[in-house]
Amino acid sequence: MSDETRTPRRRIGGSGAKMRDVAERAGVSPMTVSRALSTPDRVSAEMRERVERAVKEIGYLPNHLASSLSSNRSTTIGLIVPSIDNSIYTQTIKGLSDVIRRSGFQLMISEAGYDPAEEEELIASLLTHRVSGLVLHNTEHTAQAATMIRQSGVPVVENGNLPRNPVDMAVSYSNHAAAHAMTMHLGRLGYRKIAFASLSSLNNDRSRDRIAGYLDALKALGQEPDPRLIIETSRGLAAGAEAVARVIQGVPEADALFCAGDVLAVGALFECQRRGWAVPGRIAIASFDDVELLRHVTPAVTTLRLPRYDIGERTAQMLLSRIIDGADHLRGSVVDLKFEIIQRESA
Amino acid sequence: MSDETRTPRRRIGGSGAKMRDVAERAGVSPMTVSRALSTPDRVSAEMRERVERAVKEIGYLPNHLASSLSSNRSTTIGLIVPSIDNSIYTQTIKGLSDVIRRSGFQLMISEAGYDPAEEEELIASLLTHRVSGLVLHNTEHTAQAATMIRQSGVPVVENGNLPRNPVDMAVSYSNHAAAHAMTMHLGRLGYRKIAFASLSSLNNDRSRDRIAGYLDALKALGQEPDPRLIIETSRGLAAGAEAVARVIQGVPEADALFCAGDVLAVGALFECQRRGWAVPGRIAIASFDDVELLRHVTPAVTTLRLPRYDIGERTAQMLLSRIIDGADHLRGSVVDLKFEIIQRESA
DNA sequence: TTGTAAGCGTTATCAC
DNA sequence: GTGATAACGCTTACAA
Repeated sequence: MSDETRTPRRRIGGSGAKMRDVAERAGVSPMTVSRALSTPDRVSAEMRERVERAVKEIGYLPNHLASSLSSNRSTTIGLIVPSIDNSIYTQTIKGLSDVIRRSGFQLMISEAGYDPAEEEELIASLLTHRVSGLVLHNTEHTAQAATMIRQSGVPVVENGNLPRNPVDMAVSYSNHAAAHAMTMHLGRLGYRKIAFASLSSLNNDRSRDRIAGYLDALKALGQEPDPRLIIETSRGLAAGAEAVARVIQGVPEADALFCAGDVLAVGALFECQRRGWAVPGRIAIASFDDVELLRHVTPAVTTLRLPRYDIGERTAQMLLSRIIDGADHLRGSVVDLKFEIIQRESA
Repeated sequence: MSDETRTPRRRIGGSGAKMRDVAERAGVSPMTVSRALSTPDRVSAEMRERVERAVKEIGYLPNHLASSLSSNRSTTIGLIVPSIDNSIYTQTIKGLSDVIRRSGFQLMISEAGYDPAEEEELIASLLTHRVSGLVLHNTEHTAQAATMIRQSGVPVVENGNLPRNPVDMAVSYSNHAAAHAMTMHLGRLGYRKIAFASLSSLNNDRSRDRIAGYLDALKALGQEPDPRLIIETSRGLAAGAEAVARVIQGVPEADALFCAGDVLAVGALFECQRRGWAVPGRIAIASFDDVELLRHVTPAVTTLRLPRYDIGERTAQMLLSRIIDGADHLRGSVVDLKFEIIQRESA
């Protein structure tokens, strides 16, 4: 069959210029174009310039699908969070994004809810897209998910907690230690009947660890745990309001409420203001995460500062080390980025 | 050269099984595997089953890079937002994500700040990754960005405003109309000296349109615009606090403050509470975006409900129609999803 | 320093 | 309904 009779396989979309077009324009071979673009120092200055000019003239955009397929290296990182519209993840995402961008990587973000089966499906999808690294907020996964990850050989960082059995690497703070520290702090401030409001612990080891940290601290403080003082609730201001009402009405002697969930403390504080319960006079309030709001309400809320941005930053650094430099010694690393108690007026 | 002497080109990573491995295992050709997976109804029931079994047995994950390259169709959508850690985008992202996931697409998210040059760079990067659709929050782009988009042939939706000259499609509400409506609303409520706080209008046509809407409404209300009543500020609670203080101290007759920026209204309200300025007695407060918080503070804040989630949802639908069904009639569509005034107690 | 040939893992195309 | 073959656009490996 002659070249003339062979019709091109297709030509969907204005797909645009290819490397060979650049090569023709610059009067060099495609291989030289490839080198000029990806390893400029392995090409003579004149070639580099000629190629760069041709690239600009025809508006060439390299095809990462082709280069990744050929080189077996991709420049995308996959991220799975429980929910995209939750402010606590956005800081970590920003940290990740800031770092990987400098190396030309892109982020693929998916939302798994709190369902390990969903997570498994998304992990499969991201691996299918050949991400070169994976960031998971959850630290509990299906067996199948763990198998896929292992088989893929893709480096993974878990972010939501310090896992006992990391799939690969982890960067986080200890939810147990943080809840423990704040509870101890409240105890040392003299509170004797410390209530605890948290998010659902179903499929959520972060919540479970926080409850455990609280309970261990109570024991250390010599306080009797009281099931009526432990409220499991949903996210949001309304949930916080309901929690504080439930505590005070159920256990009038309660003198502090530690809200270990998103904006619960603010909801609780607003409810106290509405009901005329003095904070911290009638009941002290402490929170778990240093969102801007907590600093601006009156009284400002005592809370924990968690290294959300740093977690993203460090996660990205470790992932890139593994991907680019093959830093295999990082395998199995679990990095504890700690936390800090921010003492304000609410407790 | 015999097959035996040819060494494989490489074998980085535990790359895993390929389609040909599945084919061998199932005793069919790779092409049949391909069909069984992507167009199951074009294959006999028995084949389908045999292939599916083989896929499971060897834990095969298809390579999207290869299939996209070969088919010239990708399953990723690119999204560029001004800032990842801003809650106003997360709802839209969720809407997008929910819809595209059902079609097996993944989202690539990048952050461009408010700089068109950054945006241009990111558009190039996303096109390089061969996204099959692009979502831009900004409606102002560099000429170069517009050229790349046009040349690529990739469908685009702009989200942040109703553009006069859409690059391609747009789904949004009108910032001008929304600011106009709220200002008129305040006027009709009897306020005579309405101040306006907004974010920087530099490289931000949303802010500029909001200011224009406010000014047009003042004119319609027969109120004299007063430069001292227009405050350009940064994001956040502290900025809102500062804005209200500046207004009241600069123009004591001011009787309302319309905050057209993220959480500014809450910051302003808190400041009023601290200073003992009755809201709305001394000064009324209105906001621009219905974040949960505004409903829970006292007094609850009058605001605009913007269709953030719907924008994402609709954007995704239009993009997928273009990508999957080739719905070319959508080219040039500008969809106005409107807004709604939520009357509460602060104004 | 540059070029040639082969192949990355999949799908379009055409033959059976 | 199934298979053989040639791309997809790039990079590795090797030769010049």
